[in-house]
Amino acid sequence: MSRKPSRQTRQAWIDLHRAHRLLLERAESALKQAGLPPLDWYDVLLELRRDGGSGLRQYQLGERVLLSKHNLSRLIDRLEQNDLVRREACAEDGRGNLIRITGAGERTLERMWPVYGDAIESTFGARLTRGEAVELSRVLAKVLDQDGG
Amino acid sequence: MSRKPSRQTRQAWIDLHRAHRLLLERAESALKQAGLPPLDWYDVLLELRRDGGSGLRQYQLGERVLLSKHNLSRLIDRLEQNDLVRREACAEDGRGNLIRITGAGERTLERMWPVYGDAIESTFGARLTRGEAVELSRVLAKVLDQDGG
DNA sequence: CTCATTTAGTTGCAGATGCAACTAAATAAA
DNA sequence: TTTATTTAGTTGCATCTGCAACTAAATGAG
Repeated sequence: MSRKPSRQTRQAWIDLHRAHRLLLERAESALKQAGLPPLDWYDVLLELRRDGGSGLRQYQLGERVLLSKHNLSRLIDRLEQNDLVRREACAEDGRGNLIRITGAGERTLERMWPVYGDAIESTFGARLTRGEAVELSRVLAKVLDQDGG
Repeated sequence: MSRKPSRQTRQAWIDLHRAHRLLLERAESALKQAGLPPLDWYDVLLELRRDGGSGLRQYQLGERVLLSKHNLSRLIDRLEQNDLVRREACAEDGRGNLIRITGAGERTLERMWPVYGDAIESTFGARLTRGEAVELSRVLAKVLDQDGG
């Protein structure tokens, strides 16, 4: 199947990837400038907190954060080294870990959000109308609905 | 300035980055499966061919491809090692070099496009209407219009 | 129960990235 | 002309990513 992409499709494709790169660069550099950890850390910590204190299995975390398991494994190493996260043995499954966020982890999250949120708003949110943001999500959802969705 | 991002903004932000990641993964894996080089190579080769045979300075290439100069320098190393590109001394500027695509480079480009184009169309283009693609570009342009242009 | 298969997670290695320091040529200032 | 500053590009180092190979526990078949 699958004919050749139209000119409009190609343009949108390029714009999508350029926007991603630009926005990410800005957000990362804002965090770095504030002496804060990179975005991946934020994503993981956020998912952990969102889950309450009950802890998440590593593979669950991986699904939510879209990180492959080897990378996640090492990211958690780094987080653990910085005391933002704790690995605990899992009762039901002897192979697995339960990852739990620490107090320091929650505080890090809280120090990161203002900087991250500002970056999102100034580079992205403030440039779109409410309706455009919604429309963007709607259109992207059509793309995201392919098994990774 | 810069208030906190709205819920809609946050959602669109997440969707944008997820879409980027999903699409890129698909395209890269399609290329890899076909035994072809990664996307970065395509981008560079494409810009070089687009320019005709006249050759591009490294910094010009960097601007178009959105790659930092050190990374570009090493990417060109790899391309040169595979004979897809040639570095030539630059007449007007003794520090610089002129990057020129080789015949093998052009052939690589031609072998990559069917695979890449198919990936774009099947994971992206086919899921949007023509109008949605245009709307996507229009909205993203508002984001891209910040000095990174 | 025993053995094969699947699943969770880790590790080694190669390739890629960001950062800072570097070389060398070009430009501007004295 | 001499010296200082900027610009083009490269390199070393630390970090990060992907892939494949690995360990170990869980599940399923005989």
